Amino acid sequence: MEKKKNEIIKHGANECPITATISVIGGKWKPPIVWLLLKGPMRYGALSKTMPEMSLKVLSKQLKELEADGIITRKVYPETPPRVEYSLTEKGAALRPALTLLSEWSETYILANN
Amino acid sequence: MEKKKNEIIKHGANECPITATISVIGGKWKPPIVWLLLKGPMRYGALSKTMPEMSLKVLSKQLKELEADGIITRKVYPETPPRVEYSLTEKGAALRPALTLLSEWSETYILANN
DNA sequence: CTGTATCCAGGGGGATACTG
DNA sequence: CAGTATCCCCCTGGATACAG
Repeated sequence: MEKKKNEIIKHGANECPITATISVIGGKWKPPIVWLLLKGPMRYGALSKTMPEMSLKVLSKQLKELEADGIITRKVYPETPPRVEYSLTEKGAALRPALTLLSEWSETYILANN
Repeated sequence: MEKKKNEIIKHGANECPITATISVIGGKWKPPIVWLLLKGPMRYGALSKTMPEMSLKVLSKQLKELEADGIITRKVYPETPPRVEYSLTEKGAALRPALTLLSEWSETYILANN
């Protein structure tokens, strides 16, 4: 059940750097996840509760991929009941400026236009 | 053959503004397309030639979606043979700062890390 | 509480041939 | 030159049940 982790680019022709980034944060639920984690670490259950429309399987998968891509870290506290906390790595936190601009763009050109 | 144009957000729960933007520029070939058009208008054939791995159907589709979302404009010159030029709208050009940061992030954290 | 396993549907994207 | 039409495959994501 090997996964290919971060496939990255491979456009052959043009090597678009944006595609590389999108392939990392472009999953359906990855933007919200990263967006939430920018405000601070969160537990698995809290993430799920905040985004109830996302199934658990998908949440797990996206978290794994984000972890594999070095965007987030997973910290397990050996307690009962178990506690798992997700937080951004330095690499992940470095996305903040870009994501902020992306957010502002949507506020200006999408939300405002409707 | 009605398409739903820009579906936009609809996460119900969290309304992530980044998801809104990703849904607009997040197609597999949309980033390269927009990235190219940031340098100036391009013809259909030129786009196809620059990205040979993208099938014509997909190019047409992505262009239509980008146009429907107001990112690009399509200008037809009534000549023989036909000439069609695609260029960014103001809205599309406004993505430049965000895309630049996205690009820089990938240069720093992906390309450099390999 | 934090996941994994299984099954399944929908859509995006690819190859190719054809059209104005 | 600039597309459209058709067929098909794969992958993402969803629902549900089960496990550590």
